[in-house]
Amino acid sequence: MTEPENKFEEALSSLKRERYRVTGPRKALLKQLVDSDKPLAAEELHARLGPDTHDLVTVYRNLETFESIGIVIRIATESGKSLYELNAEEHHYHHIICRKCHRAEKLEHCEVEKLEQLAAKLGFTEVKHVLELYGVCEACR
Amino acid sequence: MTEPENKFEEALSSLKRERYRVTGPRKALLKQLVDSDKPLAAEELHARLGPDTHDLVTVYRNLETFESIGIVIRIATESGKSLYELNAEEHHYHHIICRKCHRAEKLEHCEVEKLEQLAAKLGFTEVKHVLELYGVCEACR
DNA sequence: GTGGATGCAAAGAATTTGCAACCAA
DNA sequence: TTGGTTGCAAATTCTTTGCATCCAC
Repeated sequence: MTEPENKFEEALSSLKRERYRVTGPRKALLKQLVDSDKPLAAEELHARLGPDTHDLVTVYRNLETFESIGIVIRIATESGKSLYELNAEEHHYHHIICRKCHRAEKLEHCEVEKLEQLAAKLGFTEVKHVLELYGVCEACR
Repeated sequence: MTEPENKFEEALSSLKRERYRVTGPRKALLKQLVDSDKPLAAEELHARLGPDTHDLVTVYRNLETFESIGIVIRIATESGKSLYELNAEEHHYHHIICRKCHRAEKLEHCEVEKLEQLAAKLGFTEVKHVLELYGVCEACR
């Protein structure tokens, strides 16, 4: 597991490599992403930054930028809104999300390779997948 | 594979069983769902009904009703909007969706049981999953 | 007849776009 | 200096809600 410090620096490097500027809002947003152990909505990230420090629009724009560089992964949830988290390149995992409190926990291991191969056989390229599990957690029952 | 005719009748039976009324808009919407071989957005279903026949709001309300009965399954897509399709109870499958033309194809087989068991061990109940694959299809390349 | 269903309008939530001012390189 | 970034406002897109009218049972 990479250290938080390094994750932050790595992300900054990615930004520089792609010729994006390292600005205050971007550093603050990255810090929130690095510090969080679960995927967060744009709104929530904005709130954590302190609602008056930076604009929600800037959060959205930067999340999009981060995603395009591969720093961040975007998860489309059941409810229709997106969650964002740092791209953990080391290994691939999914989440189990509580329908009630929306808390998300990691689930290691992924068995979707077979389906991806199937998709490739159908002629699809650049195949990725989005897999989220939903349930009701113990606390909400 | 159940015949389209039967799927339609089965869905009507479900409606009646749950004490919902069998109305014109509901029958028309069900017909579109039965006839489609891919998941459709509410907007698209509405268009297929003939935009002037029934209200989009009615489409949304009935899709929600259908989903609550289990007639219909709702898929949250990468773009944030939902697609709906008839619930094929016989077996469980997923889709590969083209990022460009948004065409969806079925992928048989599903290997997510292991992850669901993992989630159950974490104390989650009523566990379901949403898995969609995204790629670029041959035609769009 | 009556309560559930519909249509229209309007609200709501999440996200995107336009544009002038700003600041990192 | 200057083109990428930001903040504010406004627009968009998808979906939901309120309410009077309507029709399936």
